[in-house]
Amino acid sequence: MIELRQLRYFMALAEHLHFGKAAESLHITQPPLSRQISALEADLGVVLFSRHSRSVELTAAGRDFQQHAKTALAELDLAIRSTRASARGERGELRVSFTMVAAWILLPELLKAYSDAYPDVSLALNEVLPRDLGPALERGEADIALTFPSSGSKSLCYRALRREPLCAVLPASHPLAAATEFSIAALADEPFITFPRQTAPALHEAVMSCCRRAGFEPKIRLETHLQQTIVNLVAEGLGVSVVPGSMRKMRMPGVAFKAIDRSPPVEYGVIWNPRNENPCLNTFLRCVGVEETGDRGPAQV
Amino acid sequence: MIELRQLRYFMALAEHLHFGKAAESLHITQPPLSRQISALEADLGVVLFSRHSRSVELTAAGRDFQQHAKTALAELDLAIRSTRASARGERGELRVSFTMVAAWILLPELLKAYSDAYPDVSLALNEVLPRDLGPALERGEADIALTFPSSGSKSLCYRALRREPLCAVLPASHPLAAATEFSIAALADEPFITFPRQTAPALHEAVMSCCRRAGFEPKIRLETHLQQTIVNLVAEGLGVSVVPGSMRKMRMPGVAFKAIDRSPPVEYGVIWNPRNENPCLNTFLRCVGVEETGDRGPAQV
DNA sequence: CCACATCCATACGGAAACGGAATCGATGAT
DNA sequence: ATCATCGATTCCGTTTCCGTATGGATGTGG
Repeated sequence: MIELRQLRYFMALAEHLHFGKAAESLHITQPPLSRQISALEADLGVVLFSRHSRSVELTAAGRDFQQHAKTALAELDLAIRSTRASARGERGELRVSFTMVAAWILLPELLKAYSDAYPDVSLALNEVLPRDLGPALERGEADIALTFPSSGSKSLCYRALRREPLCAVLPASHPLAAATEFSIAALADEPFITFPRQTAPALHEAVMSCCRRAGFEPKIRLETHLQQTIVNLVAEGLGVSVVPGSMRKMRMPGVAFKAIDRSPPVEYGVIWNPRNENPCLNTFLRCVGVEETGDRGPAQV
Repeated sequence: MIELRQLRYFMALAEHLHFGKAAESLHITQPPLSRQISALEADLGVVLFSRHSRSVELTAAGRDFQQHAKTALAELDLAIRSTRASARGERGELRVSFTMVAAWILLPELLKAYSDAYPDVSLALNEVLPRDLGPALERGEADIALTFPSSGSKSLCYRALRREPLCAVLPASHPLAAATEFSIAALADEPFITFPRQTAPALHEAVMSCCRRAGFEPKIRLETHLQQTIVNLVAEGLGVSVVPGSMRKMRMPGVAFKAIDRSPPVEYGVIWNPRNENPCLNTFLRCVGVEETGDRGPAQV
C-alpha cells in the first residue's frame, strides 16, 4: 500500500533527479530513499525513473505521476491548514438567530465586527420569534441568538451586551403626538397593543412596570408577537404601545415615539448553548467581548 | 508527520462513526484504530471526533477535514490509475513527424486507427523535411516518423507499411497529357523537376532507375525538397516529374498524372528510435502492426 | 590501461512503529 | 444493582524503517 512518505520522497527525487541530493534534502541517507522509490515503483507496477549511468530522469509515467502527486499533496496541505483554521473557529459556519428587535440595535454592529475579524466564517442568519430561540439553541439548530434575556432553559448561557430605555409609541394623529411634554400616565386610558408574556418575559415585565409606576394598568386591546408588528398596528391607529427605544429606527410614517421619564432599561444580549462545540461560537463570543468563563452555569435571566 | 494510513483510517471512522465497525471494515482490531486516530488528532492539533458515551460524531473541523481528505485521496487514486495508464502507453503524448508525401497515403488511416484505440493519447503532429526526420528522432524531439526508408543513423529502426508505384506528372497543357498510351521514355527530353538526393535517397533512386530503365538520364532543371512543391511547379509548366502515385490525391488543376509501366515500387513506413522510452510508441507500433522484436538492431534501409 | 571517483543498489543490525490480545473505565440498559 | 457496550490503555511479538557498510557498474584522469 502506497504511503505518503513514498510520495514525499518521490517529489524530492523528481525535483533533484539525484538520489544523494534528494536524500540530503529529506534529511535521510541515500539507501532508504532508493528502497522507498523502488517500493513505490513496485506498488504502482510502473518505472518512474530511468536510472542511467550518469543521470536519473523521470519517465513519461513519472512525469504524469509527479503532476498528480503534486496536486494531491497540495490538497492534503490545504486540508491540514483548513482544518486547523476550522478548529480555531477562523473558518466554518455560524448560525445566528435573532428577533427583529435585536436586529435593529445589535445585529449590524456585531456582525460587522465579527465578519471583519473572521472573513472565512460564513454567517447564516435566521430571524425567529423570541419563544423559538431557546429550543433552536437546545436542539443545535442555531449557534447563537441575539435577543433580550430569555426565561428559557437553564442549560443555556446568557450575557448582556446593551441596555436601552423604553419609549412610548402612538399614532401621529393622536393629540399627544405633538405635545412637547409627555408623560406615560397620559396613556392610562388608551388601548394598548402588546405581546404575550411568554414571548419575552423580561421585556413584558419592563413594559408593565413602566405603566404601573405611572399608576395604571394598561388596557390591552391586541397582542402580537413582533415589536415591528406592534408599531405597524399603532400606525394604523389601533392603539398605543411601549417598545424598546431602538424601534425609532424603523422611521415608520404615521407613528410618533415619545421618551419615557425614568424608563426601566430593557436589556439585549447573546444566548448560546455551552454544549455547542462549534469553534466559531467561541471566536464570536470573544469578538463581542464575552469572556469565556468555562463554567457551564445556567443562563442569567 | 501525517501518513496515508491515518487518512484511510480516518475516512473509515468518519463513515461508520463507530470504532469497532470501522476497524472491522479496515480488517484491523479496534485498539490500533484508536491509536492512529489519536495520533492524527495530535499531529493536526485538532479534535476530529467527539466521543460521547454512546456515540461518536465528527466535529466541525472533522467534517472540514473529511471533505478535503476525500478529494486528496481521490486525487491520489487518479494519480495511480493515470500513471499506470501512462506506463501502458494508453495515455500521454505521441509526437509524430512526417513528410507531406506520407501524409497523403499513411497518415490519415494510421492516426485514425490509433486515436480510436487510444483516445487518451494526445497526438502532436509535425511536418518536416525528410532530411530532418532522423535527427529529430535521434534527439528525442519526435517519437515516430512516417516517411520512406531513410538512410539515416544506424541506431534507428524502420518497418515498411505500404508500397506504391511511381507515376509521371506533366502539365495539363503538354501534348502527352491527353495521350491514351504513355511511356516514360517520352519524357527523355523534357526538363525534370526533382529533389536533392540526400533528401530521400530511396525515393530518388527509384525515380532515377525508372528513367534509366526507359533508356535515358533525366535532364534536371530544378530541385526542391517537397513533393507537392514539385507538383505545383509542374502545374506552372516548368517541367515534368516522377512522383509517388498517391500524389494524385492532390487534385491539383493544371497537371496530368500518368501511370508508369512496371514502375519500381516506392515504399513508406515508420521510423523510430529504439532507445525512446515513451510507452505510447509501443502501443502505436503494435497498433500499426509492427511486432516489437525487442532487438535494437539498426534500421533496415 | 589501470586506479580512482561517482552513483545507485544491496546486505545487515538496531530502533521505531504497528497490530493483536487482554484489560480498564465509563456509561447506559435491563 | 448487574450486565453489556464501547473507546482508551497496556503489553508484547512482528514488521517496517533507517543508518552503516559494501557491492557493482560506469565514466574519468593519470
